[in-house]
Amino acid sequence: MADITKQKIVEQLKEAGVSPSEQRIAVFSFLHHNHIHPTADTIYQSLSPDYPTLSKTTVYNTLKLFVAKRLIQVVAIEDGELRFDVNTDFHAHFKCRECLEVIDLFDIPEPQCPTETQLIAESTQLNFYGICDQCKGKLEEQS
Amino acid sequence: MADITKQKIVEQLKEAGVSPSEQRIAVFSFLHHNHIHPTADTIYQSLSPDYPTLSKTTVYNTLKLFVAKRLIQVVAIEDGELRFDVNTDFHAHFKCRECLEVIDLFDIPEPQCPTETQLIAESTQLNFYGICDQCKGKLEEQS
DNA sequence: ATGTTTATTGTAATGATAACAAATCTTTAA
DNA sequence: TTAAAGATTTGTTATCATTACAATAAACAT
Repeated sequence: MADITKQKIVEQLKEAGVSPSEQRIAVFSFLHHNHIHPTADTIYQSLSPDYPTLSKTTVYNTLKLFVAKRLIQVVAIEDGELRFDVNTDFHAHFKCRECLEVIDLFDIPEPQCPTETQLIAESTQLNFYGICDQCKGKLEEQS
Repeated sequence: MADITKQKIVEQLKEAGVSPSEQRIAVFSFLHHNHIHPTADTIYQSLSPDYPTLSKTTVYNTLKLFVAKRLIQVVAIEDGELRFDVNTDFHAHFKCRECLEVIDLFDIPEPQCPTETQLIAESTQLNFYGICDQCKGKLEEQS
């Protein structure tokens, strides 16, 4: 997971019916190599140096396409910033209110929508909000 | 819960250390009587006829204050629209992708953040996305 | 009453995303 | 090979929710 070849990236895109343009490869690669749940802007800022002609609109279009093709997942953990995750399997997230980082939590079972409700859940998001150990330490130091 | 007197509203505000102005009473009342997880705009639009001088900024300020005083809860279920809930106890939400309504699910236990992670969760949001029974029926009719 | 704090208001600024149309690249078929 | 058609990218502009800010108004305390 940590390292994935460009070949694999291209393969995955093709399998999903997405023609592998330079830009799309770049965005998908970035997501594969940086499991930081980046926003569209973070992706754009990070790729810009290597792809000077890249446009922000392309990043938005590409991410929307990837989501539609189920190549990636939206993480709606905070209003006003859509984040993206290459791991489309269910897992929970924790957002630290100090460092603002989003941490993966893989060991929590997926909660199920009660069947009596007649609601058909297609996806599930479980988000925790709080403070991480590091930041808690720093805050206690200060006071 | 369905019906709450103005007196109770005023009491609750005072208890939380919020001086009960007309506008604050109106917003808190609206939330108490309309468990629809409204956005700031919905609240503003709904109250405007009765409070013609009400400003949108006041609605935003008031909601922010209520959240800070833990009188209400933010429901971050979709990017670009903050929703608000007078029920501050944990419960899950279901958003239908057709009618866009947000439905409460009270019977799901609150998932716990594993203690090994050293993360201290202060709040938890569990959101399901899918289609409700009514909308599913309508869609099937059409095809 | 008068000065001080608090709340409300309207306008303007911000920032993320989407719409749109023009430009470029790719593919297809003659 | 080349020209048309289709897909992709780009830059600009528009939109929409939210916030910042400064001025007004109301409530409170001396």
